[in-house]
Amino acid sequence: MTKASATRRTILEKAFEIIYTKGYQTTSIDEIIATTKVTKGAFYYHFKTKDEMGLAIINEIVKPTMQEAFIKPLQDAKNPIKEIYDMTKALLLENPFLKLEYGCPAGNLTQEMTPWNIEFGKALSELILEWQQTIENCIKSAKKNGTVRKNVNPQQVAYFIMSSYWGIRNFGKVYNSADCYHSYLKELKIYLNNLA
Amino acid sequence: MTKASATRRTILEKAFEIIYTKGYQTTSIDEIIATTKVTKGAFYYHFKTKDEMGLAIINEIVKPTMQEAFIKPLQDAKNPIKEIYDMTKALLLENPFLKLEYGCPAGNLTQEMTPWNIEFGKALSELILEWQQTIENCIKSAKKNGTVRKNVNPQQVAYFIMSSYWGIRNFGKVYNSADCYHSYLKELKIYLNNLA
DNA sequence: CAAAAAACATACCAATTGGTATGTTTTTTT
DNA sequence: AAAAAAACATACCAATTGGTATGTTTTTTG
Repeated sequence: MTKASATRRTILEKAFEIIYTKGYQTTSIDEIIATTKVTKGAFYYHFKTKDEMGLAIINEIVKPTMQEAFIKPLQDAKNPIKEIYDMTKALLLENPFLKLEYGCPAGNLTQEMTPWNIEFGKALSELILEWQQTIENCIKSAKKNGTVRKNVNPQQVAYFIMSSYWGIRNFGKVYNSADCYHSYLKELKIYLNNLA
Repeated sequence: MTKASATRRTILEKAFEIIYTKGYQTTSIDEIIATTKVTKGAFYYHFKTKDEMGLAIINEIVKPTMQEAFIKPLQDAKNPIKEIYDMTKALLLENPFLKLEYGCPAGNLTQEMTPWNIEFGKALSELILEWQQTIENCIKSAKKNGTVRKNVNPQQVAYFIMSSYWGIRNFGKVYNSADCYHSYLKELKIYLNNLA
């Protein structure tokens, strides 16, 4: 990695962290360059606008991280139902990247940006669609190998799992306690077992 | 209603609408007074700060509206399972107050404000707790009248229902289509029926 | 009706915002 | 090593932000 691309990378990573904790709107460029110790000139050399940086964060930070955490564990899953549960549990209780009080990065950005920024919305919906399709395929293969009933609708199940995950992260935020995660996981397990 | 309290009410209602569509941070006081045609003097006569107005919106607009839409339908429910489904369906597809592309007002505010504004977090968590307890009680009474199995855990179910609702509203936002609501509702029905 | 308080109006302000103009330094290419 | 391009640094700027100081008008009260 060249020095220049390291600078760029630093900006994206630090900016992501601030945005994850405070939101996109409330994170100013001045704050980003202060914490990264990169000057304004350098910042605007790498990114034409703040939104260009925001999109780069989605595509270069959030997307790969999500693919690692959400998608890879579900590909070629031998026991899809178990894998979905384990993944969710890992995301809620073990992933060091995600913090209880700050919710889901993709979920946060979706809620904040979607209504008024088309480009963000597009980048995020692509990312989410990928996750959705992974879960759907997971259920489909579970139907094939017999671990899930034939009359289960993969799309519906995917929506149900994903929404409940997004939602419970919001609860984690308000209550600022992992208790609700444990409750949620118990019920998720029951729900998933009922698919068999 | 006196003229003064009407002014106050107008500010709260219009401000709520803007905040619901754009978020709290991005809504400026200048924009609020422009759309309400209330002067800055009048605004700051009724509210000491922007945050005081924000809290008033939660307590005087969001809270009563939520109580009407989320809580009242579930109190003294004869068939709790059915009522929960009907309420959710009404919220997603029929409620004129809630718009597809803007998500759930309480959910939006929670996600935006909770990590950095304690007072907002407190006001919102009270509101959410009330909703949660209503659903829990609903399940409890369903257990009593035999429409729900004895081994069902009301708290877990409440979390599961509420999170999935919050989450699916986020999907409505990204995809900007009611399709996911229909899919979600079908799966919700299956889930609820499995509680019997 | 007069005084006092409540309600509203106008003009301003310091701080912060995203962004630019114009440099200097570092790296790469020839 | 010289020229050119890439990478970074500094100083600035107009617009917007939440908020205030100082009014005037309207309503209520004695």
